[in-house]
Amino acid sequence: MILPVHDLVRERITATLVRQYGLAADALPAIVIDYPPTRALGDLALPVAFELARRLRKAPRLIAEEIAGALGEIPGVSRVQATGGYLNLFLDRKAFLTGRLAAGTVGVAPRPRSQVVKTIVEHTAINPNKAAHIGHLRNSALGDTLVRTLRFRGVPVEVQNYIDDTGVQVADVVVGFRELERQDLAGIRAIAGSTRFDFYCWDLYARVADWYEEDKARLTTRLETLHAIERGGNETAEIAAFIADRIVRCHLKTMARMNVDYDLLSWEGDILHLHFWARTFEILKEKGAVFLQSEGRLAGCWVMRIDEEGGTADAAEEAGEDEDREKVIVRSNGTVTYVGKDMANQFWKFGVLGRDFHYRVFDRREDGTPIWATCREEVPGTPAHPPFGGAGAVFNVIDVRQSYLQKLLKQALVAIGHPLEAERSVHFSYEMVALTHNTARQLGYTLSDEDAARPFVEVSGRKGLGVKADDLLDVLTKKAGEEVAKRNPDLPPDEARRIAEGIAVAAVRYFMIRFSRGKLIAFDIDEALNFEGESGPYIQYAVVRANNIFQKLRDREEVGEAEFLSPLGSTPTEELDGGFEGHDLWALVLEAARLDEVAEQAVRTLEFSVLAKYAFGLAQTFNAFYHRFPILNEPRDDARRWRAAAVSYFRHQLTGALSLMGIPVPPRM
RNA sequence: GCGCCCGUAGCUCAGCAGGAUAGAGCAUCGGUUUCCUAAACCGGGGGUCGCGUGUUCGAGUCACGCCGGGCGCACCA
Repeated sequence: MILPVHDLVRERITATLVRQYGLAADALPAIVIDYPPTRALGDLALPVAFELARRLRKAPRLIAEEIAGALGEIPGVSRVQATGGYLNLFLDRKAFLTGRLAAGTVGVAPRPRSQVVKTIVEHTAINPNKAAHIGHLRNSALGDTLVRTLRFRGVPVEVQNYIDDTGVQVADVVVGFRELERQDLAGIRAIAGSTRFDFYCWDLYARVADWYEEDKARLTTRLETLHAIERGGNETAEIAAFIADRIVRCHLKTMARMNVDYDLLSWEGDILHLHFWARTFEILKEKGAVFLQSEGRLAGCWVMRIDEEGGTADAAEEAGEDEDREKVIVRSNGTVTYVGKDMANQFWKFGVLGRDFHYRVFDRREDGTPIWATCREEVPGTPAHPPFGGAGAVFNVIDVRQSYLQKLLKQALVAIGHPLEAERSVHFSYEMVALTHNTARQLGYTLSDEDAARPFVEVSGRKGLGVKADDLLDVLTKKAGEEVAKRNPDLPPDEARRIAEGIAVAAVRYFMIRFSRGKLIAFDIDEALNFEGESGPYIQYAVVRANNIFQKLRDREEVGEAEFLSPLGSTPTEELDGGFEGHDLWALVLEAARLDEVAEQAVRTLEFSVLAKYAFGLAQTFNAFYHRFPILNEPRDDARRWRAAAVSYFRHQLTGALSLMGIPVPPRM
């Protein structure tokens, strides 16, 4: 953990600048802390002297030297050196490493200034009408990593998965069962009980799309079905409810394979039946956030005015584009649009709706703890539930195409007098997952000319084109299983299987996190199957090797880790100080210490590729170290003890980095 | 038309709040295993950071303008 050191250094530098140059503490430039290119130059680099050169009318070199001279002792810092204008600090290596080891598994100190408001993260939110695909995996991998990293930073998080059980996608599958397959509820139940239901619906959904395509008049069936579902109290609604329930259970199983979990499933149908929308509409009207348009093409609709940043209202009026700046919330036929329902949900999340759901236990995890779901009325015998909703901050993990609507949610919050909530209403957006030409062909898809002209092929549920999440995990698990069996022929099959599953999770989750979220991923099955180089399994392998050293230490020398490391206080430090063969050992320790800094940066910038790259880079650093510096076979006692200490800290930190990404560490690989 | 995102090695991508010599993986060429797991390690070749102007002691990073590509701007969800 390096951030406490950063904080202390910043504090001391600030105090020194105030004292030395009479500068006001609040008028100082931000104190940037970097890392020098090599450990020989130092451990922390501060370019603050460059920043002050103009103001103090002095050469940076001189300022750096003055600060170095005036800084005085800083606990944990052994030496300060001005180099070419930089202020370079050297840490007390022994104190640092023994201190980190003593801190043990605690490590999760929330920063004092981090806001500890209750935070809701909504992610996954797959239409409950067919199997999850790789695009959904990007959503849940990003969302779950956000959740884990926030919790690591000490933020209390509630994870929600929104279920759109009353939308057209569910209606389409209902249409498929009724019109194409002539099934009633009993028949559908039988199918659900005897097939991979989410896979079955995947194919059926594609067939329904074709069926509509053949005769557009058939779309009226969809509309009628949708209305019947919204009304409730009929068999159509019962069928829809059954399908949604079953598919959601499939999705939860798929996500559990990925180590993705939820606190609450919030159902759109409940929002409607509990009249959250009616209440939302009242609030919007009271606050004047919506109005009834009386003329033009939107006559008869309740609309919200849209503030466009970067353009003035005058300019819009001059251009005669007034109507383009209004978003329909309630249609002229009185029904609410998707945005309206989303507003109701968002208001509830922030606790500004003045209503709440009832709750039921939807399912139980392996450990017996309940997964909660919203419901319409009290269910007798339900145990006490945690307080849901009422958050101070909300992250909605949704792809970038929803940016416009997410912006409207923020504006609605402002419009009803909640600017603070609007500010803390964050759209955590990301680009889509497409397929490479190669992978699309492998799936048996023939490329159209239009497809061939582009560098990738878009996933399409309507065409049934895509890689199902479970299929992908199965293929990866099989491949990993072969590799495990090859390397560990003595392993019992079920244990090999468990290990393979963990490797598959690492492969997928790392792949989904490693790219910037604003980057479109062209998914390639062959690339995903590669466990070498920059991959999740590579990182796992590094930890497994590190763990193996301590395992061997126990097996061969019958000495435990703690016992082996206990004499460090009186062990000569030449090895640690770089006196024997350079600074590689210390470099590993310092890099391992940066986990908290990287987690902080990831949350601040909402960019989790930095976490992935950090973990990979740290694994690389270790692998190189492992190759060069033997531990069990090292004859010099002091050298092997310090090396073991570094590896101990390293594995603790990299295990932590992996756990932020939801990736387990296998016992063997 | 307006808004947002992307453009860095042959390919796929990192590059943090501007900071020391622009990095990784893949591909390619060459090397390493009586030694804690070769899912590893070491080395070679490969760059006008889309173009231009500006700000700065310093720009891949910031600002503005272009060029190229993607997405969004429904009484769909």
